[in-house]
Amino acid sequence: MEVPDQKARRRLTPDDWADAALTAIAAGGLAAVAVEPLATRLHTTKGSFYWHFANRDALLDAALARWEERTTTDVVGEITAMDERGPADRLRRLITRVVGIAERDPVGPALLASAGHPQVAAALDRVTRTRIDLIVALFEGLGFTADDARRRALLAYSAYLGHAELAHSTPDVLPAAADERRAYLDDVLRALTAR
Amino acid sequence: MEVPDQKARRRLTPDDWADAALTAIAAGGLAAVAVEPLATRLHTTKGSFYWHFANRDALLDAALARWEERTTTDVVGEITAMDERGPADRLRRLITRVVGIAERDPVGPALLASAGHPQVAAALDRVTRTRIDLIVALFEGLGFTADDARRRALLAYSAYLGHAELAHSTPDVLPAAADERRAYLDDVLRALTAR
DNA sequence: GTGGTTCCGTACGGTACCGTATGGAGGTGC
DNA sequence: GCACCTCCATACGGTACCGTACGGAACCAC
Repeated sequence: MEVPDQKARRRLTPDDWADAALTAIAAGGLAAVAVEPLATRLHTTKGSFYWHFANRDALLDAALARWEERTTTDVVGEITAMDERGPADRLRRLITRVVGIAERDPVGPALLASAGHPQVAAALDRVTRTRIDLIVALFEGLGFTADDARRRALLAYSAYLGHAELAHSTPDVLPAAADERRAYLDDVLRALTAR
Repeated sequence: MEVPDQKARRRLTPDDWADAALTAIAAGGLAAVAVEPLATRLHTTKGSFYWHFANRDALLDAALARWEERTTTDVVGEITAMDERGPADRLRRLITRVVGIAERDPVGPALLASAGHPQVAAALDRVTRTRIDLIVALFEGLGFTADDARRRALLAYSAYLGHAELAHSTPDVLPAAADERRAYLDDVLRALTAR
């Protein structure tokens, strides 16, 4: 009869598992990356998982690499590719971009809480340095000295991390209306770039 | 012979368990609050725990209340009690105070990552609002309008949260030397209070 | 089709934890 | 010194997860 089967039970790829792991992290933290629950969620069994991965740690590596790519590598590439715009435009663009990502994706906060885990620590170390380096370069482009640029970059990145935390833990303290959000962004830029 | 017993195996109080739970959260997140490991760490058994608490959730409540008291209630009380100093002094004092606490205590970041948990969410909601209200009042005291004060307070609190995350996940991107830290604090205050 | 490869289902043993039951040690009142 | 109450130790059943073993289905080449 050849029923196509509604749920399109195609075979799974390692990326399917990695994405499922990321959504699990978003929902329940690192501890939620558990093989059997993930299998249930993917409508399959452990048999599939242990075909694609050696163990749970291997899945974590894959998930972290995917997260790193999406939230850092891609964004840094996009911003540095804006070679026709000045640093002020780039900074503004960077902020709106990453805030948008952060407000949708609670993986970052979850990982920060698991900074003790060796695999997570390594990933965090990489993304933190990459991101801060980009912001430092932008502030230097705005005319700040190297020392001042680093300080403001640290402040900006701290504010970003904190904003991400607030967005997913207490979102209603943040401005919701579009014009309020814009006024907030303007004020943040004003404060961050003040001499 | 009445040996006093080196390890001072006195009887335990609920607070002993709550403190152990907090150090467990600091070390391994919410999932690390597990009765049997805590019992081992306290050199006792589950029998003790289930005498003092109905279950694991009750322990969590006690631990969260203790954390809330130490990191919010106490600090807010201290700052509001500085009635002889102006808002600028208070803000500076607040920042140095809470940054010092945050850099020593990774419980906050761990809880933020578990914002999905109902008990944690309630505690986070309370401390977030209490803290932001205090900062808003300080900025209003500095002459900011209500709207501007709220924006700067949000920025300041975001930066604080982010700083706490960085301090325990990637501490070596933060200034370490005392004069560097002071220069950073000065610059942060300059940016936050810029018109 | 047939044989081989890829992928998945299922059954199993092992570990870590939750919560309960119950006995017993140690302090306390009298 | 005896009954009593507070607190802890131990044993137990139940659940959720990890990782392995192995058989079988699904797909591919020819």
